[in-house]
Amino acid sequence: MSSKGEKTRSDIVNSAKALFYERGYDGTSFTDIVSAAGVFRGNIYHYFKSKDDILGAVIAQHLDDYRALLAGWEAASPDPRDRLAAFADMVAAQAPALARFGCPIGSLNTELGKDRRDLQGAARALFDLFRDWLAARFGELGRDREEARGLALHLIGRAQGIAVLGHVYQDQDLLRQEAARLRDWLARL
Amino acid sequence: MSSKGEKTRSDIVNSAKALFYERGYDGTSFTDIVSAAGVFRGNIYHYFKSKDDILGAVIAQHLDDYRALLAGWEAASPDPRDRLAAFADMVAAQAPALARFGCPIGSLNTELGKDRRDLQGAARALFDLFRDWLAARFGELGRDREEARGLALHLIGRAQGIAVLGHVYQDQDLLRQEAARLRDWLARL
DNA sequence: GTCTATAAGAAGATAGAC
DNA sequence: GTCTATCTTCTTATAGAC
Repeated sequence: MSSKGEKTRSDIVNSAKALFYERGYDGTSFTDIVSAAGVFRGNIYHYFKSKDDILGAVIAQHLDDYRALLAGWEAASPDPRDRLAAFADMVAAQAPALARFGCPIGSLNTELGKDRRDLQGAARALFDLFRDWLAARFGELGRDREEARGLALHLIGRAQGIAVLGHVYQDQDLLRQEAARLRDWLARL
Repeated sequence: MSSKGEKTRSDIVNSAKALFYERGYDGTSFTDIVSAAGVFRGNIYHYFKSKDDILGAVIAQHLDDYRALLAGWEAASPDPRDRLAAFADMVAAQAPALARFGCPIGSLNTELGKDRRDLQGAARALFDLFRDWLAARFGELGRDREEARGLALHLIGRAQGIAVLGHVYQDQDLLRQEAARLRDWLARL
């Protein structure tokens, strides 16, 4: 595939990624995507065979992005406590976007889980990514496999709840207060 | 308004309430609603002026339902700890529906918060209802006004996070485990 | 690989007979 | 208040010239 084709394709994916987050999957039309990406209507079908296919590419892009984020946290400190704290700090750092649009991963799964369970199966991989990474950190803290997994899921759930709350009330301060509570809980473990 | 008209209207509202929960607001069509309610297509416009108008009635019905639920919890025990425990127990009791469709209140707010912020303002009243009721219970436990409100929001956030987690993984056991953790947290307060 | 035109269907909403 | 027929708009998707 040519370099220009690659760029057009990634323009489409990145525009769709932002729009799916801001307006939801069903709330985003092809017109929205082509306008944002600066490509022509029917042209999308040269790169993707359907809207669902675009979502698959968007999820893959999210996975790449979050893998890079996690790698950055690992590079920043070898201490598992620092790495877990980075997760809680992300909630506070993302407060503006969370208040406006909710969690990119959680809100996508919530939408797809309603009536597109086939697609939600793919989106769930984003939860799996964080669950496995967090479980590995709890393992480094001496927890056994099952307990580490339980703590990882609990931590993800806490973050999801904070994101829902902050989105419903569109309140960045609330997000930061709850993120601080989460840091405290992690510090006491 | 006649008795028959009242029944037709409430049939539409209750069908829409169930469908909006199971398929989402945008994912539910007029065809879905009239089929479930057993009324005729254009007939809906005799009772509601738009789809958004139906949602308003659905939210009002939810408010009525949850006010009755809270009144039942108050009638069951005068102890604020029992009443708070009833909230955590609801999460476990609703595990099957939560695993399939998520939280009726949370998923509705998450969907509307994306691109229908006007409607989300109305749906937020459902969060307010629980927040104020829970804050009153924490007040009964001796917490001052601001702290009681913060604890109430925290508790709602915890429940929302559990619901998202259980919905994403469609796992009733996970919902019950996390509900037990929530009960423990309440008992230690 | 780029761009225009349009098909095919589903959506919300309306008109009007009964 | 019930029921049928239809309008308009928007959606995803396709055909085909360049």
